[in-house]
Amino acid sequence: MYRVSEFSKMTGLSKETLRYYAEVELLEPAYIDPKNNYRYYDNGSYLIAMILVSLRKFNFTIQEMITVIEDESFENLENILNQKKRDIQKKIGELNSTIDEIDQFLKWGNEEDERC
Amino acid sequence: MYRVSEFSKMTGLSKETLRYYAEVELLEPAYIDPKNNYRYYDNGSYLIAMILVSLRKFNFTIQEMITVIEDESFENLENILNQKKRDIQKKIGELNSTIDEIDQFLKWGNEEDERC
DNA sequence: ATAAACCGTGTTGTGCACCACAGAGTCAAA
DNA sequence: TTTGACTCTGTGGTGCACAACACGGTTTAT
Repeated sequence: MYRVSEFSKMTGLSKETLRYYAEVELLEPAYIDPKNNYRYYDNGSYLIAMILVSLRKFNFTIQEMITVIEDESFENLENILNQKKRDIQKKIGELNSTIDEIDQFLKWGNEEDERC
Repeated sequence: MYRVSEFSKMTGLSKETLRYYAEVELLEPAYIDPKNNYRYYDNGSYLIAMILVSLRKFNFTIQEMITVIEDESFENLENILNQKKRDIQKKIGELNSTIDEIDQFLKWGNEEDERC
């Protein structure tokens, strides 16, 4: 059983983040000492935390991470990750469109210059 | 001279947005009636507003838009837009990396499955 | 026993770009 | 002149994911 400080170092998640994750019921401590409210994490918590660290890198929101974790068997994880990939690809498409629009704008500006 | 409601319809910027843009000195009304503080916009305002609408599409922040507008001759606009393009391309690169990481994660998950 | 290091709760703040609302004054058309 | 549509200011709220306090209790090492 690890206390927050140690668990924070193990996982790379700050104490505040851990507290926040407990608050939103994303990563709840394995045990809370009722007499001082100290939060204790175990190796099971560690595995979950490692997954969360990955999901965070993948730009998952808290709500999305909760969805993943609630599904304890992780049956849908693959589907969710594939969906996330599609979201990212869509985003990439939008950014490419933005670049096109900027090019259009630049082109229009240059044509105006020529007319002057 | 147009009052906010009309100017809002002309530009597609909401009244609140126009008020906000005036507040942050991004798009200041051409004239403010001192006796009732009514804000009046003119055709010069309209041209600026049209540029802002474009910049907003290009994901410019308010601060970036202020930088553009402060340079009244728009001498640096082309440079700024090209810089913005590079920023977007960098972002696209990051998103592609994220996709790669998700693929790694999925691959790792499947290998785990096989071992079970 | 004492001091340093740790832990909890509650609250406020952060950044961004607005949106929403209340209350009061103002203008334009009939 | 009345009425409805318009305008102003000031203030608070939004969403996200924490960070940063203050204050007080607890644990651990010496």
